[in-house]
Amino acid sequence: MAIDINIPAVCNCTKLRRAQRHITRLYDTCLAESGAGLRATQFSILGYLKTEGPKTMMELAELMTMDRATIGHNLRPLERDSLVRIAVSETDRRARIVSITDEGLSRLEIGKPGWAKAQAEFERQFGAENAKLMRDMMDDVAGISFSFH
Amino acid sequence: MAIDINIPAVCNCTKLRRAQRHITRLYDTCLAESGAGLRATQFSILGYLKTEGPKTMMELAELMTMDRATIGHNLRPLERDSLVRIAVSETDRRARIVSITDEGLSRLEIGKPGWAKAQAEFERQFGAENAKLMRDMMDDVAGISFSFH
DNA sequence: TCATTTTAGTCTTATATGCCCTTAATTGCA
DNA sequence: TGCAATTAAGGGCATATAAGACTAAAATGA
Repeated sequence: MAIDINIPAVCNCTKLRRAQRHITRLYDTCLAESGAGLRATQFSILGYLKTEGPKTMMELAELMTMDRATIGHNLRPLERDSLVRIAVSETDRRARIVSITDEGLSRLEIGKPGWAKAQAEFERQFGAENAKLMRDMMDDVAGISFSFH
Repeated sequence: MAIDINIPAVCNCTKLRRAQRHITRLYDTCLAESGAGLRATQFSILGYLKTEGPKTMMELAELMTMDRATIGHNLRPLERDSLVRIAVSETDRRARIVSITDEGLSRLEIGKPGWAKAQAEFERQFGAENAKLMRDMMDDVAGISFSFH
């Protein structure tokens, strides 16, 4: 008889998603306490835009390994609150250039202590070296080109 | 002057969430191809219920490191499609006992080849040993008791 | 040039996630 | 015993995520 393996115990996706929920709650809680009114994903998007400069939605989606439709949806509240500006590209009118506004930069600063607190608390418990190993491992995972079909 | 660190590059939450999106797409795609009509989270919930037996929503939430409300929301489509049964506990009428139905077990079986394909593809590219390391690391992350406030 | 194909982004729909507040039930304690 | 505090779950709200269909614009190629 075929031994029925314990799928949840060995599923790489299940484990990764579970850890993601846990760490997101930590960062979201600290971010909320900072009063910036930003969620983890929003903080990431603004952080990327600050660091990398203006980007098209496609570029942003690729940078974050995110679906292009998802980026569009996630930008909606940020644009509504004037934290990002979305303009039609002059060189390709299909593309939209997303850039962070002064208000967005200001919100990032307000949220930074909250982020730093979460980052410090995580590394205090998990270890800074382990955290670095994890980030590198996550980069490797996100970098895989899966062959579908 | 304070050196402006590149937050997205060192943020543990950002890295983990990004990898999670990527691996979820792999598993969701393979699961969809299998024709089970299950998403990654649904496959996990049913897998846990099959392996661990009936659970209250609280227990299920704790098992999956998921918010109590989230479990409730995620069970909705599963209950609607008769993949799980939700009954009031006889010993505590506040609690709801969730159990997998025969239809749920059947769907799990239908999805299993899709899951196995995703699991195999991931480990082919990432390495089975690295995958095991990652799962253990993710367990460690999910097991941390963060001190809030 | 102009028709075909490809590409960027949107809209719709569905699930995923977690917060706050409320309701109902249980537990603990005076 | 009786009431306060606690606990389990539901409802409402907002964001997160992505597939699929669609629109518009650009690139391609005969």
